[in-house]
Amino acid sequence: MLRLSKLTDYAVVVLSRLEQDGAVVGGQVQTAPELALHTGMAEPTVAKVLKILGQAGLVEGVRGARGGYRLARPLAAMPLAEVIVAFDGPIALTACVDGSLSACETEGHCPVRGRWDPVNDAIRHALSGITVADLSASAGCAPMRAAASIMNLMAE
Amino acid sequence: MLRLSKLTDYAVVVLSRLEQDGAVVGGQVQTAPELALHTGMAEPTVAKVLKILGQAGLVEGVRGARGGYRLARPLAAMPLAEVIVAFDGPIALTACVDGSLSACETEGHCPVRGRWDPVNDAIRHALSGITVADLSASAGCAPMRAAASIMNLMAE
DNA sequence: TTAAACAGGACAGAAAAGGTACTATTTGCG
DNA sequence: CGCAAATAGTACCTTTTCTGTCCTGTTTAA
Repeated sequence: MLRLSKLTDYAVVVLSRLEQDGAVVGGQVQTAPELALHTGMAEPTVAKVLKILGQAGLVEGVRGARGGYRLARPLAAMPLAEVIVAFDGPIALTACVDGSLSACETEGHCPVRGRWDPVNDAIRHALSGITVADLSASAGCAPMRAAASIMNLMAE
Repeated sequence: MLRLSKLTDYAVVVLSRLEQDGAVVGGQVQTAPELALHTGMAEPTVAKVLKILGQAGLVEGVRGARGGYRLARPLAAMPLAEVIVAFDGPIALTACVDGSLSACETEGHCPVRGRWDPVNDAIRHALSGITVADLSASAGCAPMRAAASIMNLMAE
């Protein structure tokens, strides 16, 4: 029904790995190659994820030799919405939202103009209660749960 | 933050136009060219939207000469989620959902596998309280109805 | 001074979405 | 009975976006 970027998923993996290794605010840093090794993702991809996370203020990068990354805050204090915004940007309903407000407005059409905002707000609010820690939730590894939930979702 | 298809937006426009002209369950039908004229959209696009809406059971198509489309139900009884599912499909978190379940599973990585469910549920729940009528809201420009329904939703 | 590691931007390939056109089928009307 | 109108379904092409990778510059400990 809606689509998230793959990088968003990667980001959650990287973030939970960082916390798992104690790379939190005051702790030790962890390098991008190390994280790539532990997560099984390609190193350039991990680097990209970390860069974006750094720009969003979710991780801190320490430059120079013996540098690395560490979490800017514990995952429990990191709303998932911030991660999503960092990678997917704000909700974009293409037309009627970001520019081109004159096309169908001239003839009085388009009775839904601007009405998606409440939907956006509802989704934002729904996400605001979830932190990255809720998604991380340690090791369990239950692959079928996601698929099952989507089936339920379609059935309704 | 998340992205809807343009067709979903078109669909809401078409649906509200149908109800506006009284093309509801028992009423008169309306042809695709007519709808294209009134909404300012290209005719093939309108036809495509109507076809998808028909497959989803949201509109009824009457074939043959003097045919056309009519709403299968009033918009107030049409959850927005159904429209979104018809055009955008279910939530797709790319990896870890549609195939390739073995890649990172072999080494016990990917601690977030299947943990997106709460997010999906939260979004689905947020959308479940909104109908197409809330977005349509006719000509009078009364955006507050949808907002109110969302407030109720948040209160839960 | 050297090497390790982050920071930033740029780029090619792949995938998806958007829009259009064509054909088949159904059905009212002269 | 035949014609015209209108939906139903399928296929295709164009455009945009996403993904993943690479390259160059900057910082800093040893």
